[in-house]
Parts: sequence; structure tokens; C-alpha cells
Amino acid sequence: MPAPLSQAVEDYLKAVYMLSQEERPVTTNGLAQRLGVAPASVTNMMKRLARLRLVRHEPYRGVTLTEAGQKVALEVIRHHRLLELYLSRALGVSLDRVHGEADRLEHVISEDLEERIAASLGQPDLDPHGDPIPARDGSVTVRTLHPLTAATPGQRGVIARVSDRDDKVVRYLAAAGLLPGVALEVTSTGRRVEVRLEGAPQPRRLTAGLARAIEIVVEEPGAA
Amino acid sequence: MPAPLSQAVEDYLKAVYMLSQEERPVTTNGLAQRLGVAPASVTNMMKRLARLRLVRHEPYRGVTLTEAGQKVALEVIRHHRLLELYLSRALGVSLDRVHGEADRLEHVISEDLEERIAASLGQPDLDPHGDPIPARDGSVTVRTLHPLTAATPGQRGVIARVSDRDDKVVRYLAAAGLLPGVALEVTSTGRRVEVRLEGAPQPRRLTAGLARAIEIVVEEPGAA
DNA sequence: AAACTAATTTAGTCCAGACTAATCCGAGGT
DNA sequence: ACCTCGGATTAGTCTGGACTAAATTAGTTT
Repeated sequence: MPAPLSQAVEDYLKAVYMLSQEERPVTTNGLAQRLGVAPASVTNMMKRLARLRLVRHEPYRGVTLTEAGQKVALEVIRHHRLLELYLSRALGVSLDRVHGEADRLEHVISEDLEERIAASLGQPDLDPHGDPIPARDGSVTVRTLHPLTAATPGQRGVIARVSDRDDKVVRYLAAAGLLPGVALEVTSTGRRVEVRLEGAPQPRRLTAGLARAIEIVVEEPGAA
Repeated sequence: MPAPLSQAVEDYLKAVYMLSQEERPVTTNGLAQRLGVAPASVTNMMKRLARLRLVRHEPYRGVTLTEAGQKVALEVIRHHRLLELYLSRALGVSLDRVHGEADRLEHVISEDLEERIAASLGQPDLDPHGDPIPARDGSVTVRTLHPLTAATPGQRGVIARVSDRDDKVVRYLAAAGLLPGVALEVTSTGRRVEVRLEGAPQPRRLTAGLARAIEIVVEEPGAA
């Protein structure tokens, strides 16, 4: 059996996967920034991961995950998102804290525990921020979402995802009731987006940073 | 604020505390064996911990925890035992697996999560093996228990504790129904101990290794 | 095509935590 | 008082994972 992977290795692989979802190619600097680490440290680790056949590293060009590397990344992400949902649902941990807690727990739970958590949640497929939970076999159900920043005035929709990157942002959004599942109408766009929550009389203005953290599913007026 | 302590440091402090409960002085070899590490590594770490004022180290004599060191150890043990109980109760993890799982989780849960777990269990004071869970303030309620190996024939009692050191042993005992809370009568002692469980017609013979893992509270015939 | 710039990689260092091999105490038996 | 022997410590090495400073490369600009 292969030696167990360190927490650091898991973190790097997870970061490569997540960055590759948002921008190609995945750069050294991008990873360094995401991980809060010096670029040289990233290069170093990428060489190690390449030796382990977990990534392909084209010097100066970027990095991609191999099959094996992606498998590890998805496993860690599955842990992370299951834990977020579990902590939120079963223990009432607030939405802005589940991310940090899960970041540490994700590396230490056994497959047995993972499965028990998944079972107790009914094999869910979305975490509390609206991100998909990869299945045990590594498959991910993708939804096509619309960033709130790209909405047009008059559009109605439902919040589908709230980025968990910055817990300050999450804390603010949660306090304002801007959570996955909440219906809203976009009343004005531009530098700042204005939305009116379902049932609320007043629209509410969001800073660019807040709006960027939200994605919605647009309501089809006459969908089947 | 002091730098956060590494997992290794927490493990060593926990081991010092637990060993000191069973034998004085706490020796380098004892720790090495307990931690599955070479004696030289222990000496090394003890010097580091002494510099951090977490232990007092008398070279060639042994080691004791300082106030600060004991506080850390009890905190980790509290985490460990709360987690064991939680995993067992809330997620149905089997008794022989909770220990290993908790050994990894104990280092990564926040104080907030610790408190939520404790609350959801009703601030318990015993873990599923019958070991006391230290309170938040570091106080530990000690019970006087009798090792099964020291019992005399005819004594009746209730299993109060099952050592979690060796999960093979725990697995066996759990399968045999020898768990905390179970009433029994000691039918014969010596090299091998024989006990009859409450309601069982046949006594059951235990190897020395199994008997050593069990402690009981002896039934007072006419207690007030 | 040459030069500049920003990103990347290399080179060298550090610390934590483990190891082995060699040395050193200290307690008990003579 | 001395020797011996097992436990403890020192000395030296290794690996993982981080850092800074210096060198290199790719892409853009002129």
C-alpha cells in the first residue's frame, strides 16, 4: 500500500483542484496565494507531487492533476463538505465557522466515519454553502449557476451558492439572510447590485465583494 | 499569545499525564514504548517541553508535568473522551474504533466545537470505556475501582471501566458483552478469572490480558 | 530582435520530529 | 569501594515543509 499522504499534500492537491475549476492554467503564484505560502514552497511541493505521480508539472507553464491526484483531491473535498453540512446540521455550528473547522477535520476522519456521517445526513449532495459534495466514486454533479454580478435588473431567482472563501463575508451574508434557498429579485445592477428578498418591501444594496460571493439560479418564467 | 502547540507536543503531554496516573516516576522508556517512538526521541522532546515550561525534567530521574503542561494534557484528554462518547452515541461508531478515531480528532477541534459536543451529550462525565471526562476547568472526578484481577471469588459488582489501550481486547470484550454497566459475579480467581454475567447461567473464563483490562465497582451488600 | 518585467525556479537555510550508534549514569551486587 | 548493566542521554543524520535571496524564463513592448 502507498504511504499515507500528509495533510500538506492533501491541502495542495485540494487547492490545485479548486483553482483549476476557476482558472486555467493553475499557476504557482495562484496556489501560493490561495495557500498562504511562498511561491518557492509551491514549486518545491509540485516537484514532490510530480514524483508521486499526483500532478503533471510543466515548468513555467502550470500544473494539472493526474487521475490519482484528482481522486485524492475529491476525497478530501468530499470530507470537507460532508463535515460542513454535518457540523451545521447536527451541531448547530454557524455558517461562517464550519469552513475553518472542516478544513482541519477533513484530513483526519476515517472512511468509516465519513460513511456514517454521509448516512446520517441521507447521502446529501450539497453542502451548506451550496457547493456540490462529490460522491464516493468521485463523480460531481455540476449545476450551471449565474453570478449575481452578471444578473440583469428584473431577474428573479434563488440563491444557490454562497462562496465560503472569506468567513467575514459569509458572516455578513448570513446575518442579512442571504443564504442558499432564499428567493430574490434583482432590482438594479452595475457597480453595486441591488436585490429585494422575497417578502421584503425594501431592496438592499450589496457591495461588489458581497455580490461576487453569491450565485443564483434564474427563475424560468414558464418552465416545464 | 503563545504559539499553538503541535500535535506531537500534545501527544507527549497526554502520554506523560496518563503514564503518571499508573506509575511513578514517568520514565523515558515508558513514554517511548507508549508512544511507539525511540527513547532518544523522548529525551529530545522532554528537553523541548522543559524549555517551554510544560514539564520538569530531572535527567535520568524522570519527568513531571507543570501546571501549564497538565492543563494542556487535560484539555486534550477532555477532547478525546468527549469525542469517544460522541462518536459512539451520535454516530454509532463501534467501541473498538472510537479510540483511534478520537486520537486524531482530539487535536483539531475548536473550543467552540468541544462545547457543542459536550452540550449535545448533556455535559457527561464518563466516556464509553468508563474513563472520566475532565471538566472544562481541569477537574477530574476520580472513582475508586477494583481491578478484576484483584477480585475474590463470590464478589459481585458492576463493570465500571474497560481499558481502551488495545482495540483487539476491546473488540473481544464488546463482543462478549463485557461492557461498562454490566453486572457480574466473580466465580473464581487466580491465573485466569472466571465471571458470570448477570442473567447468564454459565460463567465465562477470561485470560489474564482480558481480566487486566476490566475494573469493577464492588457491590456493597448493605450500603446506605 | 533586444530589452524589460513578472512569474517561476533554483540554491541555500531553518525547524520539528523522527532515527541509529555511541556514550554515560546510577543502583545493586560483589 | 568497585563493576556491571540497563536505562538515559548525546551526537549526528534524515525527511518534510516552510522561508529568503538570487537566478532564470516566457511574454510583451518597443
